[in-house]
Amino acid sequence: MSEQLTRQSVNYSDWYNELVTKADLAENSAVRGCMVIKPYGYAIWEKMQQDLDRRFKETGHVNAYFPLFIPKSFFSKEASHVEGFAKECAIVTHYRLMNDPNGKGVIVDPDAKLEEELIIRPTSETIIWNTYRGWIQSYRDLPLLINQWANVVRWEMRTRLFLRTAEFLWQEGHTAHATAEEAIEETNKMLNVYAEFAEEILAIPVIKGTKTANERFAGAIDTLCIEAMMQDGKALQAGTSHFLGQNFAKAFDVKFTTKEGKQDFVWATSWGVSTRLMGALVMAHSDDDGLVLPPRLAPIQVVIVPIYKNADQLNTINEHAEKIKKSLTVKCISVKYDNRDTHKPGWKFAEYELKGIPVRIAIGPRDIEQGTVEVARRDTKEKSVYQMTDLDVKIEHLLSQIQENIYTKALNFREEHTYNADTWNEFVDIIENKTGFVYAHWDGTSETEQMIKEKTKATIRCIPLNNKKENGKCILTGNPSEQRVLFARAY
RNA sequence: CGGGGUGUAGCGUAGCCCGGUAUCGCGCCUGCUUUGGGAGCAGGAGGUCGUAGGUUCGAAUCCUGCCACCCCGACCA
Repeated sequence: MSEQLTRQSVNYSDWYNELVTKADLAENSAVRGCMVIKPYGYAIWEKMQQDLDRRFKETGHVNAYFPLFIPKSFFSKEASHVEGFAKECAIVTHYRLMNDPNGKGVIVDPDAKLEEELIIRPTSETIIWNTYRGWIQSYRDLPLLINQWANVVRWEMRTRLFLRTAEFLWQEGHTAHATAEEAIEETNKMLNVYAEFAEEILAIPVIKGTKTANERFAGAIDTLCIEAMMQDGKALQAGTSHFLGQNFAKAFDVKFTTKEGKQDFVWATSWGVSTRLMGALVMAHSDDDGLVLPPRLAPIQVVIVPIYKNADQLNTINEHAEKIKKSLTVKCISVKYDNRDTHKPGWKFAEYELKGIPVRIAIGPRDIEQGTVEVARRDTKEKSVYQMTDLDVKIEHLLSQIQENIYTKALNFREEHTYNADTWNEFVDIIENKTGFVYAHWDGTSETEQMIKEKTKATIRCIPLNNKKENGKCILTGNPSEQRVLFARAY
């Protein structure tokens, strides 16, 4: 991968192949760009879901489910929202098929046209706010803190496995509050949930910040995000949290009676992360031998591989392995003992490395004699011989070391590829030749931002939260600026 | 939708310029030997060469149309 890195174009398709495959949808080019998530990939997504869901519950949220179909009329109610999504919608126009009168398969029955077309949700704000109107009457009904796990469809012009598929899985939180302050607090709170999840579980360091007007969510007052650096120095938006103001409440007429008996529109937030996180995971940690999964996310944390010459040896090893497996399972470590006879040890080693299993334990006759096992860690590829005594404790410790090491490695990489630029030439040089994050002064206008994007393909990823104030001059226009913002090329 | 490229076995490919019935590797199946880093040997199965038409005694190869996919750009979580 190092060679590929210098070319600034990393090909992750081999690693992706362990997790997903492009959907094989025959000749229909219109549905290209959907993905099949393979069992191993889905297991990772489930781990993410479980951990995020726990965090949502801990912050007072509950799950619900809303329809896949959104009547077209709902969509037009919030002006900037339509504008943002109109270009990438899949639309249902008919509800029935019939046999082709010419005998060529089936055709859409022209008599079965829907009176009102249905949009397949690209996001659920509209249908959810239309529903909330009936749920919210009084300040006593607030706050309403709901999350939905769902699939959404966005008809992107160009798709890219994991990062931009036509259909993707995600969660979307939609909350309603009595005051702006409370909604803003919620927006920040959920951004922090995402940031902690990314750093603690995915072992991906992120930068929290605010999007500029150009990059803001369609219909939001303010969009917060977490931005991560991939191993090719490009940025990936890993999660967003929006303060929607009263935009959707006004569009869908969601009013409530305040304590004082007055009518007011409610304040809204929405926030989401998607299967894109799996792309982030791959691109942040993988190496030439395949995936590298942080232990806290790995569906299998430890794999045990027996090495044997005959059935007798295997029987003995089986006993030992089962004991080890049990002792680790008690410690809540997920273990797979792979004593299949259909593959050789070398094959298994390579296979589990490709899958990113954090720790591998190998047991052979030599180990049985000496009361040892061979332990190999995926992150550093280091192998060492461990005494059997207290193996469970040692492995537990090793797993947390690996978790920390993967995070530190990613953090160091980001620090090494983060720069300050004070002049235009310096800025262009870094973006073009070094690749990475660049902190630079910007005059605060959309025009300048747009021009920088056209010239360098770099965008403002965010204005970091709690950003240090510092007087300077915009790198492009030389106009006064009061802070540096984060620039990078992004996925 | 613009600019480039590619379609040959489950996957990756050679052959195409210069027409003669398809090469190699991985994978798969069988047998024996193997098993501490993707095993070895022997044998075997598997292909309407994207598609439709044209030129020709003969087309994977030359010509034309169509289709699909990939990369770059606009869009985007």
